[in-house]
Amino acid sequence: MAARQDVQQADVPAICKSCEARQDGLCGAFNARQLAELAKASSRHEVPAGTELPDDGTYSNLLSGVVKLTRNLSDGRQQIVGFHFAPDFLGRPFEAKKPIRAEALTNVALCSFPRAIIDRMANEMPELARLLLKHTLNELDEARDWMAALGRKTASEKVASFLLMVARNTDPAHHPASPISFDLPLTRTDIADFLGLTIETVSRELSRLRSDGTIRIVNKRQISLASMAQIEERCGD
Amino acid sequence: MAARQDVQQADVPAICKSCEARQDGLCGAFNARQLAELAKASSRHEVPAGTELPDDGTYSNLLSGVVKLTRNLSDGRQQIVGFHFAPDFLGRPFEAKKPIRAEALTNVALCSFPRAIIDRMANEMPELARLLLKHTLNELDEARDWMAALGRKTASEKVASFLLMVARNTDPAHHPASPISFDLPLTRTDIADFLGLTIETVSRELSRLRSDGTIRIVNKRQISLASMAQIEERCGD
DNA sequence: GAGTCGCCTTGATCGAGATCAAGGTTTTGC
DNA sequence: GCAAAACCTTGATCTCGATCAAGGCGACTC
Repeated sequence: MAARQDVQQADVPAICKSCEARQDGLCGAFNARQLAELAKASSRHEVPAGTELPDDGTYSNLLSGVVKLTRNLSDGRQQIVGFHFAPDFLGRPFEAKKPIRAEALTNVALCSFPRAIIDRMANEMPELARLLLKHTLNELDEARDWMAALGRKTASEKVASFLLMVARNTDPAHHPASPISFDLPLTRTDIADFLGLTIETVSRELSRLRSDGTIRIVNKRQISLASMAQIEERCGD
Repeated sequence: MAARQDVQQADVPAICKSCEARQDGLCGAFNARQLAELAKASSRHEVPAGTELPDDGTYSNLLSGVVKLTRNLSDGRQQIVGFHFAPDFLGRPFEAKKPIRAEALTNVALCSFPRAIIDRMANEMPELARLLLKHTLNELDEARDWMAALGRKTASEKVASFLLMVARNTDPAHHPASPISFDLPLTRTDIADFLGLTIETVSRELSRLRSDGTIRIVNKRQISLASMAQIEERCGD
């Protein structure tokens, strides 16, 4: 675990140009003085797909890539309880009662800061505290949305909802009526573990959506949709 | 809807003696000056079982009773995405993308404050902001826990997990080896909507646990367990 | 007390999705 | 390029939980 590789290139300051430039994730919230302080304490990492991201007392901006969060039952059954897509913000303060593991699904670039610094800044800066709270509430909404899917949707609605989620994260501003194509950053096993299904069912439902004409399977990992609206109809909500 | 009844008794100040006395929920966090300010702006309500609690721009301490949170699919399928047991803290800032409804399952007593006051206090008082964040993270952990149950547990594991949850909320400090009995504040329909099952399956699994000797069904709404540990074994995690 | 209504239980049957099995395709390593 | 491994698809069959159906029990009304 934790095969993190430091990639401290001289020309990329630690709280990285990418962070500052994007003004998204958490970094847009800081002023110049704070960015300077963070720069000293932060570091940029790149980790290959499959790496577990240990809870090492940091927060990170996810600059690129996709991360999954999983909960396991004692006999090995696995449930994916969330994803992080760039430019999300990762890491959590306070101890969780039951462990949740984070793992990179694709190659991932992170910019991490010690939690203590952010926590101190949040004390001085109510907007930052609000932002953290808002962020957490969004995660909560998403989790509850997927609870409804897990508990009450059929297999084909689950698969459609999943595709819609990935499409939205690929291009949040996409026009609902125009076609879109995207890579699935997950194996069929991961999709199944997210949707509470088996890989066979996921495969069958994807094939069904293809023969319907709802999706085109360019290759195993790349999907294209005629429109977001069309897949949305099949989500059940 | 929203048949809230104000119960402003002269001898119960609005930020109520019960709140102050308990030092739990959110109220333990405030100092005397803040409590005085809150007292002016807050009010105590009691609502009967079955009432919907509208999102009216307040936070509330739940003094007694149980509240369910639900998400509905377009065709009426329902999923319960969370419960609040006394002395939880209810209400959320920021707008949710998809609506979640809150409904009293039992008669409920609430002490509510306008959100604006709490938000202002959170700005002045980082510990309060932290407390709100911690609270939200706990809800997130719980939601993720139930995602794992919904996606990967069998019907009997789900029912066992549910009973354990109610038992724990009834008496958080209960010794794991000693017997415990408690009321189910839910109908079979609600249990089913929480666990992603049908009422028939819930009923059958309860009957099965009874004939196992794991539980005793005193009456439809009252259960007793030989021990928490015994039911814990059947939860799959 | 009889009737009605809401809620729960139990039995019989059905079906969506799991499991078992086989083969195909893509990736990786030499 | 070839072999091995990993991943994916499709078919056949099975099973868990859903659905359909009937009846029980308690609370409330008249």
